[in-house]
Amino acid sequence: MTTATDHQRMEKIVSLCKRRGFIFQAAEIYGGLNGVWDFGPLGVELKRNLKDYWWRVMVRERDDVVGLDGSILTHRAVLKASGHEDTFSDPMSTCKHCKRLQRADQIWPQIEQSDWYDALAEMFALGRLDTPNLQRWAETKGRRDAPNLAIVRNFPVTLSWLSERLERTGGGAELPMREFVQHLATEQFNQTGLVTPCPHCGGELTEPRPFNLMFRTNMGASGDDETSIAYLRPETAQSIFVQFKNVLDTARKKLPFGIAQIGKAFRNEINPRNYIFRSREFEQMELEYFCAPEDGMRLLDYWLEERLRFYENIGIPRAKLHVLTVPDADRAFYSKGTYDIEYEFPFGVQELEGVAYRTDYDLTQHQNASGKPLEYFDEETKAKFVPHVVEPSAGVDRTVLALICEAFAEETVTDEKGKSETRTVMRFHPRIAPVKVGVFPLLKNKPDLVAKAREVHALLKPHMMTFYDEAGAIGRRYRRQDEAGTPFGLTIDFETLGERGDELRDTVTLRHRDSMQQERVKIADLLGKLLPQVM
RNA sequence: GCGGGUGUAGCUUAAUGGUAAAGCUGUAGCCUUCCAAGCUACUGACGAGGGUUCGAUUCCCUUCACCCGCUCCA
Repeated sequence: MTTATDHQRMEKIVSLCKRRGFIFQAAEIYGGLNGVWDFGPLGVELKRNLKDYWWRVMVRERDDVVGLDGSILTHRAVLKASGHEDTFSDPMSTCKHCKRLQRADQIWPQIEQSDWYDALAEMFALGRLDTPNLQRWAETKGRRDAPNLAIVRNFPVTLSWLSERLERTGGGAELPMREFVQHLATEQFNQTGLVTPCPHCGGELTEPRPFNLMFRTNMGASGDDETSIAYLRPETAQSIFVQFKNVLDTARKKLPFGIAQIGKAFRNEINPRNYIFRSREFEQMELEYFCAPEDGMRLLDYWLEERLRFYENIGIPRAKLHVLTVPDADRAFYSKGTYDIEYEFPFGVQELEGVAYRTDYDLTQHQNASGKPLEYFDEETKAKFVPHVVEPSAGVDRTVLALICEAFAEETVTDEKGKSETRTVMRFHPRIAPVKVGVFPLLKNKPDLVAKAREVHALLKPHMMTFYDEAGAIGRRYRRQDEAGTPFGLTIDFETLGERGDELRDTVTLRHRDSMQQERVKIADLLGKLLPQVM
């Protein structure tokens, strides 16, 4: 459950993200674009660090995974074969009374399964759909199960329209049952025409509106005819499946092996929500790990553990993660097992990543649709088969948001004079922190300090993201970096210059963000000390 | 898509049918020997469009965005 406190916490996080330059609304000066966000200077560093670390552990440090960068514009046939085009272009209707949103093509099957339909169907079958029977039904079962059906709400008016219609068509005998039900749902025929009732309450449904979760576009000069249709990909996975054969032929890999990809994907979500959590344009980090059929279930569990370890390594504690074993009923029909890795966001426990055993569904679909063999020949067993696949699929933006939520902290600090104030600090793991180290001359108006500080800055710059700041009091600069989540601060002072003896010459103050503790470090030792912590 | 709420400077908040105010932040300068010190100056806002009005940030309508609830989430 989310509470008011969680809500306030989330608002503070959103505010900080804007104030410090992590996340901005897209096209803000034009009023914003629904469900689309831009990453500012700190946000892009954070996001890049996350992606780089994923790529490092998922691709570069493994012998059994190679990378791919597929196109965003996607051939229509790809998404036809994958099932996306059909699944995503259903017309949707809304009930004007109970407000339920439903797939238009499933309305009649649902009506025919509904409680209120049975008695009507029976009367219809027996030829007993006369006024007294209808009225009795409307006042009893109808009132209970379909309170918003026109014949229930307004019996006389609806009946008069129905009678008129029956007269014109020469009695109800030729009228199909569905049309009859539509008449019972129609209160003002002249205004609305025949109404299809809501399966849940009998209320009037809106005209079906096509709702396609995929963004469609047109390619080529010829413009907008059927043949020019292309889509922005709704997931990165499909280009991996489509290029499976090419990678297999060129990368010299044997099963089991994986193909990894990081990239943008687009879904025209009905309702983007929760800050950047559900956006219409988002980024995925996906691995398709191909294997023999008998290894699928084992590898599903293997990858779940690998991925949980990943989140711990970027600073999201295991205790804040939940593993949901997706029940059979909620799983895609082709999946033999799916785990959702969820995080405790302030707005609720929500999915960061799905780890799914997708069987050989995708490759088989593309093999059948393209007519090109996508099989694997095992030299040892001499067996030829379509590989199965386990897919850990993570949301970049969701994980960035989780990192931000996890890092955000407010603490009360009391100074020497006993005055207490709030310190806002982003406790990012040094590995993913946008800026690794702040470099400060203790005082701005002492040229020797400034020169030395610039020297130290230049030393570190090629190796990690740094920030140089000489403006204002030193404490102020520390606190500013706390809000940005910079784990280390280096201050060049008079000791550095050798004014307190040679012992301290060329040493600097290293200040730690979380503890605010300081230590003395030789400039020559800085890289060796800091680099391992930020890698 | 429906219902409810909210939109004034980067942030937090004022006021007003008649020149939009402040604190913090930011920037520049002075000062400053380790945790948002001080002084000076500056930048900067009524989400957008239309209507009513002599005049609208204020009243009305539309629209956009964000938040909450439903719904949706292959």
